[in-house]
Amino acid sequence: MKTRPATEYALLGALRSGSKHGYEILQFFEACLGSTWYVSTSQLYALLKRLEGRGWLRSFVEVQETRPSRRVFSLTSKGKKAFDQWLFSPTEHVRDLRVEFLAKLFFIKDLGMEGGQELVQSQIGVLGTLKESLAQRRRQTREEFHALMLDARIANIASWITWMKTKAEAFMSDA
Amino acid sequence: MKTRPATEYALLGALRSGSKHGYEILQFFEACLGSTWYVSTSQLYALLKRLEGRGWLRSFVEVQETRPSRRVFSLTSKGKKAFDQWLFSPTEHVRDLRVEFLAKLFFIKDLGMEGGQELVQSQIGVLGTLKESLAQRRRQTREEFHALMLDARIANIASWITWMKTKAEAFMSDA
DNA sequence: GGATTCATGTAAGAGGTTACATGATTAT
DNA sequence: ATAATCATGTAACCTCTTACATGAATCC
Repeated sequence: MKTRPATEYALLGALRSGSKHGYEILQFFEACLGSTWYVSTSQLYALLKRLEGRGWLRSFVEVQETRPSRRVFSLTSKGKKAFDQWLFSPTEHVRDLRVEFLAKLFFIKDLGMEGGQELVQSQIGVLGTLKESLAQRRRQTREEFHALMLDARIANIASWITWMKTKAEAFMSDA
Repeated sequence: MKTRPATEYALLGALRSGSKHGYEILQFFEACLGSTWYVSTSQLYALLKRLEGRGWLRSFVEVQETRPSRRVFSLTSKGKKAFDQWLFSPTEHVRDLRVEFLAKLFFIKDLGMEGGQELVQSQIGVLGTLKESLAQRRRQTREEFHALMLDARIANIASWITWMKTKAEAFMSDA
């Protein structure tokens, strides 16, 4: 199965707490995830269209008197399901931790959902397994450059595991 | 100024030690950087064309008797200059360390060039400065999620700095 | 006889970016 | 007056990916 781009799920997340129009989603992003995740306006509107076409969103036009009319989006049950499934899955790749995994933590907390601790635990599990398999390759390699690369990846994963155990757990545990 | 994609420089690097044809570059990549850096054949040929158009490469067709003819590429002086300039510059972004910076170390060693120690030192400098500025932002923020994100980035940079000082320096110092 | 190696490419598409276009309203 | 806010989009482009196309030679 091919995974969908994470930005799609972030949009679903913005709508998880209630319907919003495009511009409002943009503001939500900037305010809440702005330091981590940037979405350009053109991409936003393109993604909203795509997600509606897939049946994860529905929308209607809201006409306003003094302001330009706007299209209000809300999650369908399919969209809600897709989002929740994404939300509680650990990321496969280390490179996705910084943006995608952090956003998951944000959404879980923001929406007041249960299961944050479990997500952190299962992400730790994934990282631990990966680290072990890299460590094994590391022990077997005689090639200097390959070893250098593996050392970097292993150290990087170790630092993420430490962060998970010290910071992410604390973030998810306090009200 | 806008930076060129790193893959371009990797191709220049493959030619730095002498001219090669496309297929040969591909093999070089797979053998030497295969664990870190993957380049697809279609991208390779597209990039070679682009680099020649820019005047960083030149090429001629070598006709063979029993094998299909092939196009042999070599660096121009402009290309050599561009490569060397890239080679000894630290990467700006942390995300480029794993692929791009590692490749620089590989090339410096592979080509037997001087200045590897200095590159590692200046990369450490860049990371140290970045870490300091993030640490300062960290001290000022009251926002929990923002703090969580900064903690992750800071820890990540710290792990890279440690790796630089323990592994990368050692890699560059031994013959 | 069938897979792998040698050797080069094209075409389509995914996912993203920047720049551009529009036009009213409200705040300074 | 002019800048920012509200609100939506299109068009062009960039990088890279996957799939497809070709065709002889050599290894098993």
